[in-house]
Amino acid sequence: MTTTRSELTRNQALVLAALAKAEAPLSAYTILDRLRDDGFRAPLQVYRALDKLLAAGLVHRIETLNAFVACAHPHCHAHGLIAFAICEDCGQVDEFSDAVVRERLGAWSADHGFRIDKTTIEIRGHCAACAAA
Amino acid sequence: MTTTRSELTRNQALVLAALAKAEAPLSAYTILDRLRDDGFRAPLQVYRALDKLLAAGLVHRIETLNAFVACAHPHCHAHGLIAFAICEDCGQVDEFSDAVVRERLGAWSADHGFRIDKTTIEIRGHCAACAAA
DNA sequence: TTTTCGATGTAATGTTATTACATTGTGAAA
DNA sequence: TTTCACAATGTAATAACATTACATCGAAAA
Repeated sequence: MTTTRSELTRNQALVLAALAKAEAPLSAYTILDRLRDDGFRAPLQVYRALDKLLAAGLVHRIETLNAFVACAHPHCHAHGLIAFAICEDCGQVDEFSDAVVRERLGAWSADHGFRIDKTTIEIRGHCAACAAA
Repeated sequence: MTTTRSELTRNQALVLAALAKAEAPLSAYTILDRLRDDGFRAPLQVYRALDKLLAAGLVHRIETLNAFVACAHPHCHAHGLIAFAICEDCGQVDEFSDAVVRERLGAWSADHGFRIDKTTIEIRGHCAACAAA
């Protein structure tokens, strides 16, 4: 019998916790540095944990930053398409979903016979607080 | 008097030509390798040319690939938002624009007081030809 | 002519990610 | 219980992507 969902391992839990308490996306090497005291020694320990967390939907990769964030809505699994708004100043990431955007991109793909595996939407700019300052 | 638009330098022209004749995005180091015979020796020569070409809108960076493509529509300058559909098999990139998507992301941003600097949309999947095979 | 400024050349370094291989722990099958 | 299989881990080395620093060159402006 296969389990659909397993507990996190120690390393996975540590990486997830590091991301959860960060206020901005962290690079794999920054995570590594923050987990030295917990016994982390090599990048692969971080990347392996991230692979699992990404597959589980508990973490997202921000492509334009080569960095990672904890999922803001870890409970609502499988919301089709996620967009990220990333502040250049404070680094804060806002995660949202838009059905119309998903529908439009899906329509384009259907029209062109393109089969979608994964969609990345990242908006770089300035959040309200930082734009005001 | 300042010129709004200047001719490309030799290095810029070589990099653009390398991208234009490629059938898929090229990494900076792949471009470097392909331009060895033209006298290129170091990564910086490629990155400097790419910076200018990106600024001029003649080249796009594909964030999910850490690679670059020549713009498919170099004449229509400043089409607000571009999306890319990238085939995992053949590497081909299809570049398109959708006013509704742009409007929706703009609306979200306006609602949240977020000022957009740059938007990245990349769809990874399989093109019609490769999906059929 | 001299100054200035953008482009270039080269080396070194920094950052991000993967490959390779040995070891350990845990649960299922014998 | 022993053995087997497999996932997770530890460690080192290397590959892939990108930038910093500094010297030089050449064309156009003063």
